Amino acid sequence: MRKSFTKNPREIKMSEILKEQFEKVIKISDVDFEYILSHFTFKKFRKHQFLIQENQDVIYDYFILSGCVKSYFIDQNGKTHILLFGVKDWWITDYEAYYYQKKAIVNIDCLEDTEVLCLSNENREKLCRELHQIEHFFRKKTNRRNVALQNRILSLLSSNAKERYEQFLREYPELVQKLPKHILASYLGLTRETLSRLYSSK
Amino acid sequence: MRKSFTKNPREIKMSEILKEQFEKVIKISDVDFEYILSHFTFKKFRKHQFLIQENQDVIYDYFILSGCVKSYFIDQNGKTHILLFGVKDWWITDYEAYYYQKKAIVNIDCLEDTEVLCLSNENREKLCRELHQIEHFFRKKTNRRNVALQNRILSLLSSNAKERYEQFLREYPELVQKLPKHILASYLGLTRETLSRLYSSK
DNA sequence: CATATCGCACAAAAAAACTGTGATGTAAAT
DNA sequence: ATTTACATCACAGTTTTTTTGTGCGATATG
Repeated sequence: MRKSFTKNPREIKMSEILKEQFEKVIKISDVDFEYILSHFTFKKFRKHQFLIQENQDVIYDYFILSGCVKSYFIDQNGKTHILLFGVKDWWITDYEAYYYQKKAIVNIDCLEDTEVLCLSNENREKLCRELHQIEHFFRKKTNRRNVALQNRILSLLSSNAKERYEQFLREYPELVQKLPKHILASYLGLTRETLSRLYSSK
Repeated sequence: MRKSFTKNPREIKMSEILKEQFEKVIKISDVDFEYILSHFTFKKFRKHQFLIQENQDVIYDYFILSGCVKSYFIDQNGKTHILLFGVKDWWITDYEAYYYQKKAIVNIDCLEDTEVLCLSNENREKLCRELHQIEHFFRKKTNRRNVALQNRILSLLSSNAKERYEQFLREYPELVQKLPKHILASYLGLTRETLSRLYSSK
């Protein structure tokens, strides 16, 4: 893993995506952006590698460039509960890792080879101190996630299998193609068999 | 992951293996051994999960019960160098993790579903303090590894592909069957193609 | 008792990983 | 300058693993 953000064509494209994201929230100069970028590391995770694992001390912020990750925890019965999926242009922040604070700890697991921009909390704090406005960017991202997650949990409780599946189909049509069905099933709180029957019996 | 070492048949067998290992080095009573065992955790890793990863703060000692792990680092060119394989009855200690100290950091990666007994450094220190002789056990293990590793590096430098392969065949005949050839090749400092030709052309 | 869903078992299909081999390149040794 | 001892690239065949569909019985709930 390299420390500095050197410029090959792939990475130039990535930094452009990141800049676009930033600019939705704050206005920054090219020089400032260069500086921000220098705090990021480019990393690649292979399938089933953990971005964040329970009991991990060092937490990073990840900005997903490609691939797909899942955020989940395992309950007392050993069952996996997926909280959300991270796809392109999403931030994975320490919020995910500590959502259930002391009750349950969340793993972030890679679903497919995933490329990310990686920012350590240390660097993030440094950035926030030095470029005051940046803080706003990170906070906004996290709050937005917060609301989305709570909405989802509420809607999971109140609808049946078919409705949940159809809602997901509307929300993330591209993920339905991409995700292994057993993972999608887990996200919807179903078994893969039930999910399979949902769309084949119709 | 459970904290306590409860007794199902599988785990009883494991603790016997561990005891055998201990008894090669030190004489301990059943009561002492029970106590030692209570500091261990039983863990299972799936293929390609990391036992130890670069930048990881918390390091554990692992005693491998089944499966196979590789210890490696990635150089500046992105090339993977395998230092050693861990197989049944081996200890993976923090020595591996810090072999190259500040120059390069070593990952320990699982090759196949691997079962281990896990001992945190914290627990290890506690054990060493409380049961004075245990320290000797751990130190001996680490030193033995140290010598083996240095020997290997020297022999890698001094022999050609065929010799290296034949030496490995003598040392670990069972691993030759078990390991994917590209991993074996990497261990021998060859490409998988060269290795493939080594035994097919003969 | 009907409905909704789970859980197990198994087989087919799809994807990924592994392996062998030819063609071609390269650097050091003779 | 040729040979030796590999590496690198490309590709295809094989093996293994993962994913998926579906029958059948279990379970839980209104």
